[in-house]
Amino acid sequence: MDIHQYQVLQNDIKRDILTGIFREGDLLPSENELCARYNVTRSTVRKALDGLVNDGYIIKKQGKGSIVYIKRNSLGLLSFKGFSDVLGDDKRKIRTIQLQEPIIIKWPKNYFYPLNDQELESGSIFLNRLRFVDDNPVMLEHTWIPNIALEGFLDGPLVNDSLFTTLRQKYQLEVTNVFQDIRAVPADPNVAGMLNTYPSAPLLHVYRRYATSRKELMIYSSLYCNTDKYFISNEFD
Amino acid sequence: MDIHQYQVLQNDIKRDILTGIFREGDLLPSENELCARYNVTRSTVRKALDGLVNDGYIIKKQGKGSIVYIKRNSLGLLSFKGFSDVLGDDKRKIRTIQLQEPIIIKWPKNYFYPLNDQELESGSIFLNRLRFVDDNPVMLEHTWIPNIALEGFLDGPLVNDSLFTTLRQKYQLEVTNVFQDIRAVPADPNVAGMLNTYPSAPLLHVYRRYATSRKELMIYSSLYCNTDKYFISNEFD
DNA sequence: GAGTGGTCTAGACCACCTG
DNA sequence: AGGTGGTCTAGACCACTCG
Repeated sequence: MDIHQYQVLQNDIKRDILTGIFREGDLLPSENELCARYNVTRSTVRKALDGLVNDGYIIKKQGKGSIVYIKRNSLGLLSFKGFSDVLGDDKRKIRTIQLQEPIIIKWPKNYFYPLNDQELESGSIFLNRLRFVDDNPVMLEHTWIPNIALEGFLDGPLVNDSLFTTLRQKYQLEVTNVFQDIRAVPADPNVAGMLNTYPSAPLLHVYRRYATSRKELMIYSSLYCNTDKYFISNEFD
Repeated sequence: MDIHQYQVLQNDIKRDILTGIFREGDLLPSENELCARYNVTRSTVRKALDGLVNDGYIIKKQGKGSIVYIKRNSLGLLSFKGFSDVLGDDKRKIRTIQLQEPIIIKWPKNYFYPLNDQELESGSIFLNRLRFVDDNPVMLEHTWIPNIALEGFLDGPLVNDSLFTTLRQKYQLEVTNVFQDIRAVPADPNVAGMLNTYPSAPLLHVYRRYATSRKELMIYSSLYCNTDKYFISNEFD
């Protein structure tokens, strides 16, 4: 299991981008410069950079250089867009409140995804949150996290009001993938009230299953969105 | 606008795969063999093959060769799922009909995405299609394709009833990315009729922008989905 | 015009697979 | 052992950007 020279170079640059030594918009050293520093030929440097382009760390411009450009991450997952944003790009103010304190509960019966025995036994941490964009309530989100090796989750608040940030910082857990099933449904009266719309108004209903860096840990969400004023945006690649 | 040697090689192989000269599981000629045939060096051949790996046409095995392997389609862009499928995995029968013959039209005023001058000048090829799952009409899709270097598009039918297959086979165009904006809207009476539901029923409305391997060519769609019986599924990674 | 990335040549040695 | 893809060297010329 050798480490190749292009991997060394690639890892060095990746580290420098992730630790902020190179920042978004910065130019990397030129290919010739990197050849000299690492004492390799240009095709080795180019192979390393090709990988970084592919992984979305940089883009290259002929005649200009290699530019640090951290790809808009997989979080097209949860971004909102006002109608006007389709043209412009002004920022939205996003806020999340917890409708109840996180608690540990048994899984609901007939859960929307089949669960394995370990998940069923351990119960789930349940979050009940409402998200606002520009002070309009737009998303009601119920989240269930299998209570597996997440000691102390209920002991403190969410870091930055964010579940994913909390999982990253307290448990070194990354969300690696998302599967979602999307429908349009009529609002039931309760949900309509919370999302500030009328009963039977069309709402987006999304079931989400997040895969994480811990293979056996999936996170489940069910969310209702009022898309009257805002789109939900997804970007793949 | 030169054509590079690696592109020639790439296109030749792509064509031979798409037309069935090379079939799934076949071994391509070895890199050295291709060097000899095309009178280029190995790094040119490898650059060509790297592209084919990236586009999902082949996989490579050290010591073995390059194997034709057409990647399972670009994921959940357009997959449906019945409620029962959340558990099982029985196949749905999918059918698409064209509500009108493809035509070349001017772009609608106030188009939902801003267009550049070249797109505006060239007009667009317009498709108006209705998709069925298990004989239920579930998706009404309007597609606009800038009429740029797509000679003969209207001359024949879609290959396999599929726009993407047509673009791939006739123009070597790959869809590389999708951006979508999703809302829930009440059905207007016309659309409701076509999707076999009632006026003001909640429908999914999706604006899609597809990026392709030809950088300046984007494809635009607006689609309405009746998600009464079927989900829309997305999978990222 | 100087510097950048894009393409390409003509070699070399290695790791891996198969007969 | 012979052939395959994987890595790498040491050059060359071109197209593009920018001061």
